[in-house]
Amino acid sequence: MEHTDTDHPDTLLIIDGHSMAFRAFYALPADTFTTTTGQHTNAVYGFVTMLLKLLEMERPTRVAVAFDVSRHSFRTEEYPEYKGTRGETPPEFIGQVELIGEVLDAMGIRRLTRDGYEADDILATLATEAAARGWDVLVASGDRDSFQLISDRVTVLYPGQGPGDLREMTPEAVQEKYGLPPAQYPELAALVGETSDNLPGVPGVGPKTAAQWLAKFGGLENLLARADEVGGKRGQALRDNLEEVRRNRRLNHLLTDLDLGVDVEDLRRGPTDRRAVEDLFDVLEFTGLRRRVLSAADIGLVAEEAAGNGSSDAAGPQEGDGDAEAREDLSLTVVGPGTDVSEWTARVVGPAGLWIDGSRRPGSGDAERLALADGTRVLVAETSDLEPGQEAVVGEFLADCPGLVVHDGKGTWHALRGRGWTMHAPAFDVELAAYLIRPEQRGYAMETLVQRYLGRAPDPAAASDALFELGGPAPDEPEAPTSAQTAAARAAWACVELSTALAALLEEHEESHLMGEVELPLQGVLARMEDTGIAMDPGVLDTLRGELSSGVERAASEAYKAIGRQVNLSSPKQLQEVLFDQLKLPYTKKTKTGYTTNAEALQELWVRTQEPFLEHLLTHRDRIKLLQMVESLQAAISPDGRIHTTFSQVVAATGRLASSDPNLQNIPARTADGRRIRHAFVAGRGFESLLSADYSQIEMRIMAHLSRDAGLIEAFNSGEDLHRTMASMVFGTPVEEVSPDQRTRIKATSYGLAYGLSSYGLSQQLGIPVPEAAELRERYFERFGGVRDYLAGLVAQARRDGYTQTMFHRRRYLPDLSSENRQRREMAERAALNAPIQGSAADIIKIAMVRVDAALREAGLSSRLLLQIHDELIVEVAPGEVGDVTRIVSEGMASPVHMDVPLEVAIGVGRSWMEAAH
DNA sequence: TCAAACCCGTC
DNA sequence: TTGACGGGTTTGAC
Repeated sequence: MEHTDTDHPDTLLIIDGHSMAFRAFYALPADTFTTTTGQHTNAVYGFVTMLLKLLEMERPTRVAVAFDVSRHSFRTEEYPEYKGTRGETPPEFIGQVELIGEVLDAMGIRRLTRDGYEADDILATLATEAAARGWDVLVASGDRDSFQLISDRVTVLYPGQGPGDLREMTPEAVQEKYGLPPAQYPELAALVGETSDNLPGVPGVGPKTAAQWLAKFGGLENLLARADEVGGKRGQALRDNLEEVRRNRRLNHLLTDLDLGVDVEDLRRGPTDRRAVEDLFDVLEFTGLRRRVLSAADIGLVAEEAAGNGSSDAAGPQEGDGDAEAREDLSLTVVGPGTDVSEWTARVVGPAGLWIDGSRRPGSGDAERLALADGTRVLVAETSDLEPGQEAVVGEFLADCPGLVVHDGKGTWHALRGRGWTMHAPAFDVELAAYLIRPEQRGYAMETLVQRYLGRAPDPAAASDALFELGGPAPDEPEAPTSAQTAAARAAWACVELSTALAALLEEHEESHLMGEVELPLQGVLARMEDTGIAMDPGVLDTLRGELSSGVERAASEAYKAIGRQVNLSSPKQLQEVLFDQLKLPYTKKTKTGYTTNAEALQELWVRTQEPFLEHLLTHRDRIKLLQMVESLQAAISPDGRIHTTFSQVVAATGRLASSDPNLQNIPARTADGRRIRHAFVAGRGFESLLSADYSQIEMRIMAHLSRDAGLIEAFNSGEDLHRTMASMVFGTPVEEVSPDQRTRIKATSYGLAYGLSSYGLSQQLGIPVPEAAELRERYFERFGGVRDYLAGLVAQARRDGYTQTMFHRRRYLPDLSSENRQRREMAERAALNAPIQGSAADIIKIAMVRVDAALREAGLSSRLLLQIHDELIVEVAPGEVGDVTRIVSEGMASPVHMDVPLEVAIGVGRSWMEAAH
C-alpha cells in the first residue's frame, strides 16, 4: 500500500534536538515556565511548539530528532578546545532535554544518537540519504555548519530572533546572505571562524571579505595555495593563520556516511501514546499544547494506521482534516465588469482581512488595489476599474464591517480616504499586534510576519501557502489574476490567519487590553491627527529663513577669515585638520576615526583657548541647523497650508510614538532663537488658538509611584518645587536656603538615574570630579533608598523574565541582558531601567489621547487634537471652545489609574505654539 | 547608490 | 561611561 506519490514526494524532517532545545531555552523566559515542583519547562515548551508547527505546516512523512551523546566527539579528539568556550549548562536547562525525549517517545517520534559523533553528523547522514532518494528534507538546526547540507532538496530551518521564528535557508537564501553556494559555506566559516565552537578565524576577516576571496580564487584550496598573492594586512593575517583555517575546515566538515543502524524508510512516526501524553503533560503542567499534540497524532504516521482505513495513500494536503476540506472551498474572485460584489460581501461572516496597494501617506493616500478575504474566499479589485455600483458596495462594506482585520490600519485608512472611502475601526491590526509582542524588532512587513508567525516562506512559489491551493480564479471568472492581484489576495488572506495566531500571543502576554483599549483606538485618533495636520504661517518661516541664511553666511566668512582658507564647516574630517593640525589646538575626546568636534567639546576648547575660529564655527553650526529645519518645514507644507506628519506607532521599543516626514517632535524649544520656529505653528482658518497641555515631570512621578519611595512621594506632595525640595532633603538645608547649584545637581541626578547614568556620566554632566559625583549619588540614595531598590529590582526582574513591563503590561524584551559582551550587556541594563518608566509614561499619554479625542467628539466640539510630543498634546481650538477644551483635556489627561503621586498637567493657550507653551 | 560615522534637535 | 527617537551632511566603498 505504501508508496511515494509523485506529486507529493516524501518529506523527512530532522531536528537537532539539543541545539533547538537550547535556542528555545533562551527564547523563552525560564521563570514563567516553571511547574509547581520547580522544574523549568521553557525549553520543552518552546521545542514542542516548534515541533508541532513544523508537523502541522510541513506534514512530513518521516521524522527524527538527533541528540549529542556527550560533549566528546571525534572533533574534541583532534582539537580539545573545540566548543571549549561553552560555559556550564544553566541550571534551569538541566533535565529539560530528558523531558523532551519523553515527549518524543510519547509522540512516537524516533530519537537518534551516535557515540563519538555529534547530532550534526547524524543530520548530515540522514539528509544525504533521503535526498538521494529524491525526498524533500527539512533540517531544523541552530548550528550554521548544517548550511553545507542545503540543496534543491534540502532546506535548513535556522532559528531567527524570536521564539518559534525559523528562517528557511535555501540555496538562494544562502547565496543572498553570504554570496556563495551552500556547499562552499564551510569554507567561509573556516576563514571567519566560529566563536560558539571556539574556532578562531583569520583576524579582521568577516563574511564579506571571506566571500570575496573565495570568489576571486575559486575556493578555499586555491586561496590557501596562493595566499601570498593576497595583499594588505588581511593577506598577512591569512598567511599567519593557514593552519587554523585548515583545522577549522576539517572540523566543520560533517560526516555523511555514519552507520546509524536505521534506514530513512524506517523513520515513520509510530502511534501516539495518548495515555503517556496525558501523564507527561500533567507533570509539565501544559494545557493548551496537549490538545495540539493529540490532534497532530496522525501526521507522519504509517499510512495504514493514519485514518483507520487503508485508502489514504493518495494523502498529502487533501487528507481528511478540517483545514484541507476548507481549502477546497477557497475561491478567488477578481472583480471585473458586471461582477456582483454585493453577492460576495453579503456572505462575509466573521473577520474580514483587508489589504490595500497604493500610497498610504497622510493627506495624499490612494487605494489603487484592494483585497478582501474572509475565512474561505478572497475578492480582489482594481479600484479605478470599479463600476459606480461596485464602488458603492465596497464603500458601504468598508464603512460598516465591524470585523476588519488589517495590517497598518492607519496607512490603510489614509489610502482609502484618498478614494473618498471611510473605514470602520478595525477589529484587529496584525502589525500593531506584532509590535506589542516584540516591540524591539525592526520591521513588521507583511512578508516578515507571515514567515515569523505562520512559518511560511514569503516566496510566492511556496507551495505550502493555502492561496496556491486556490488554483486561480473560480471557473466562472473570465480573468486570471495578475501577480500583483495574487500578492494582494495573499496579504488579505494572511491578515486573517495572522490575527488568530497573534491574538493568542497577546493573550499569553496579557497585552490584549493594551491592544484593544489603547493601541487600536489610538490608531484611529492618530489617523485623524495626521489627516488634519497643523497650520503653518509661511511669513514667519520666510522671515526666519532670511535671517538665518545671512547669519550662516556671515559666520562662515568670519570663520574662513580666522583661518585664512575655506573649508567645509560641516565636515568633521576637515574640521579636525583645521583644529588639530593647522591651529594646533589641544586634542578633544577620541572618536572612532579621530577627535570629536561636537558642540560641547568646541565650547570647552573655546573657553580654554579663546580661538576666534571656534566661536564662528559654533555660530555657523547653530544657524545652519536651524536654517535646515526651517527649509525642511517649508518644503513639507501641503497645498492646504498645513503640515501632515506621520506618527509611527510601531517603531519605538519603549512604546513611545515617533514622528517623521517631517519630524515634529524635535522642533527647537530650549534656546530662545530656536523657539522662534514655534511661532510658525499656528491655529488654522476657522480656528481660534492652539492649546498646549503637558505633563509636569511625568517620569519622576511614575518613578515615585512605582518605587513607593516615601521621601520622593513626600517631595511631590509638598507642592513646592520638586528639585529644590529634594535638594533640601538630600543636603539637609531648609528649602529656602537651597542653592541653585544644589538644585541643579539633584535634578541631574534624578533624571540620570532613570537612564542608568554612572558616576562618571554624572561628573561629566555637572562638571565635577568623579568622586564628588559618586558621593552625590550616595547621598541621594541614602535619602531615597526606595528608588535605589526599585531600580535594582527592575534589572533583576528583567534578567529573570527576559523582558520588562510597564504599568499597562507593555513588554520589552532585552536579550542582551545575558550577552557575553560587556558593552551590550550594560546597554541592555540601562534600557531595562528606562523602559518601564518611559514606557509607562507612553501608556498614560496614549490613553489620554484616546480619552481626549473621544470626549471632544462626544461633546460635539470642532476642536481637535493635532500633535503629541511625548508628554505634550497640542489641540487646535475652535472659536468659543477654550473653556470646554481646557476642561476635557485636563480630565482626559488625569491618570487612568490611582497613583501615589497625582499627575499634574500644565495648560497654555495662544495664537501660535510658541505662545501656547509656557 | 548605499551604509557608516558624526552631529544635533526633541522629550 | 545617561534612555528613546528622526534626520542632516560627509565620506568612502561599491
